[in-house]
Amino acid sequence: MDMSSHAGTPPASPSYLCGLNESQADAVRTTEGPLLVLAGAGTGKTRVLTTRMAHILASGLAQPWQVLAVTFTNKAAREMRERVAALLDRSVESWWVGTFHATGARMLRGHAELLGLKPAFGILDTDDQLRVIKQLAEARRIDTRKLPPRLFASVIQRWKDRGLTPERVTPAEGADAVDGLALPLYGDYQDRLRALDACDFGDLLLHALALFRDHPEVAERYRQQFHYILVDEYQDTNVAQYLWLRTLAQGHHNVCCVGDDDQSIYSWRGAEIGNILRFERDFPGARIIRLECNYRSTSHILAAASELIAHNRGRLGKTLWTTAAGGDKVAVRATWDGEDEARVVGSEIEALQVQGHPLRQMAVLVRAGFQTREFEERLITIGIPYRVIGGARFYERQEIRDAVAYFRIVVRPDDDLAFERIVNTPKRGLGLASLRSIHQLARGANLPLSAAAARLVASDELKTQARTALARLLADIARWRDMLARTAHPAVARAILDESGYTGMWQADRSPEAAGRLENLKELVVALAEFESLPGFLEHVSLVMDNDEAAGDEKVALMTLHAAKGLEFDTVFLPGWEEGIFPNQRALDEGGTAALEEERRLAYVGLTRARRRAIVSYAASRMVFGTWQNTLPSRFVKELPAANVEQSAPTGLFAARPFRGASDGFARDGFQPDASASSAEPVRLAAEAGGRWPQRRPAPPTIDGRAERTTTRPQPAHPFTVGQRVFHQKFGYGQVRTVDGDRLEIDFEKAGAKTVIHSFVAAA
DNA sequence: TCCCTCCTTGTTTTT
DNA sequence: CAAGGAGGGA
Repeated sequence: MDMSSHAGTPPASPSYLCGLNESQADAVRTTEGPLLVLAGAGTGKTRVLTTRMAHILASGLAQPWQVLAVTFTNKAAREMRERVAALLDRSVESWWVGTFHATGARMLRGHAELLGLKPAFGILDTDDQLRVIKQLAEARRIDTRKLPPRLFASVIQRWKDRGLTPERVTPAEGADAVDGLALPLYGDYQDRLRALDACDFGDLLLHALALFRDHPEVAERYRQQFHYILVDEYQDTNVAQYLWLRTLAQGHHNVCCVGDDDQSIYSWRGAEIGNILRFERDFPGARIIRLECNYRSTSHILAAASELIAHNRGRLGKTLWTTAAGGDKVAVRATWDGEDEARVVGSEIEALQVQGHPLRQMAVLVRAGFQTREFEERLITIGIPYRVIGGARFYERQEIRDAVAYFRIVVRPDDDLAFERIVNTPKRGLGLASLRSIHQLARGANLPLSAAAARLVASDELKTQARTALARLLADIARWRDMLARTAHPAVARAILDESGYTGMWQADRSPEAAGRLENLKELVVALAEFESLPGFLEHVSLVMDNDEAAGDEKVALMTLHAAKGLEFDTVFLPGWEEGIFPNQRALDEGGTAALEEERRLAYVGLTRARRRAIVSYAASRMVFGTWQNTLPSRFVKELPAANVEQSAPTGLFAARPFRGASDGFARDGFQPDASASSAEPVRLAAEAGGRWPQRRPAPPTIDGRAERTTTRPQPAHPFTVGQRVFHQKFGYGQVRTVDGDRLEIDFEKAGAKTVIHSFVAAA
């Protein structure tokens, strides 16, 4: 960089400040002392963060290793590195830019011995955690049917989120949690993790805190090292992360936190909105800079979102504004039921596509994962490509975990969890009985499972069949380990998967998912090749392997509102705005007002994802867990300002008029007959209406028109004929019943009769 | 040891 | 309704 300067006196306006607005530039330039940047949705938060970092480095205030920047996701960390690197035009090796967890792990690896760990300690994922907890719970004779491991896992996780080791949980709280069983189990769990030489995700921070507390000289060293600290998404930090940051920022207090209290949507996993609300008290002399100029959404969308979020009490408050006047109002659509809603959304997507809007600029954002299903089915039917974002992440899938467990046991012979996972996968006749013997010996002789297994093979403890199978597995593992020393690791990986019979297991599997799983295994081997060694790969896999569902190609995105945070689209569909679904009933029951406010923030996040169009919808009745329920429009619908909203409903369904400000019972407001009825009988009207919405609805015009159009479309060339056996990614195997242009009616073996577009099926 | 059937239980999710 | 877990029977 050509802007030379003395530390502390950067040039008045270096080039990278160009194009920043007043407050953005202020946030970049205010390098000394605690700073909270309250960045509303779409106000250029990432740009400020990256420019600020570039500024600190370019003006010589600090060297790269003296700046600590933490994020929550690998994606955010990667983006930060790339953007700063681009601004500075230099490489980013050895920078301290990473997630809280990755940074914690890095610190722990450097001082593992102080904590009784080895530097190469393992990192457990959620699945491993649950297995361990289940074993320990059973050892304590806890009925894991009535008290499932997940319950204990979440209690323990919450304690870790708050920076509490077992000794620091107060007896009163311990006695309260899960009949007093959780606290002793927490102790067992931590002991077991040590024995396994492993950490779970929470430990990466918890142990770092212990390290700072018990070894002040280490904390001091880091404090000396990091002259500047930057934190992204501060509203999502938990207590442990807060304590960690405070420790590191002690002394210079050059800590810059960027966040938005209105987008705090993770309290249920320990995020403490109080951290951001308390910032000024926690860091005396702190400055707060608000970024309020929104560069994303049109004025109607912004006004609607702002008005909605203004219903929350616990917030710092911001006034977002935009210069982009005009645009469409927020659309609110009443529909008959879930199917109708999916149809309405589908037609709207089609219409936009016809007008030339790219599919990749459209998203359907739902409250809960299962809600994507109806939209998927509709989009498949009308032949619109889509992508479901979120779901099971790549490395969380069963086949990937199994494969990784094989790699782990080959690399680390004493990895008990990995051994347990693969010992009878694929089935090789090693059941509970054999496993119990192995465990017994391992515990008695204090051996890792694989060593215990080896001893057992040399004895007559096991039945011949089990002994042969186990001997073979151990020999295989030894051979693969040997092979690793001489052969390229992707080849070894392939050999492991083939020779263990794991690939064969899926090849023999006739279920619809098997093909996808084999694909994933191939992908895994490809990913593997990008690392220099198998251990190198394993180091990364637990912490930094996200599934890049690259938003490149032409597909509509389907995801939860949570998954949508940080993203933006031209058009955003927000279906399912009904009481009970959104706001979610269970959240309300458990969390009261605080939970309602979080649900409202979620609605705010949803609306502010939209650049040009936001389409909210709700259904009058919906199938919930197998039964039909009449539903009421979400209170959030009513909280949208009438001036920025345009609503519509199909004829026959009462138009929603949730905007008249009467506060007693949005039910009446929501579903009042359009012009005829007075507001005299709210309760009865709602009840009556509830009973009156017919399950059979008028034939939707769009469908008929569409069906006619398709028959007149030129017959596309495709190879499918009646009676043919075909395979569908989602529905599995089936037989073609009728062919109508590009539409095939297929009897699926598992999914029943469906009409699908030919391009979604393959000959079986 | 494995497979099938019955029963329960249904948010949000990164690392 | 649908999936996943547990327990019983072969």
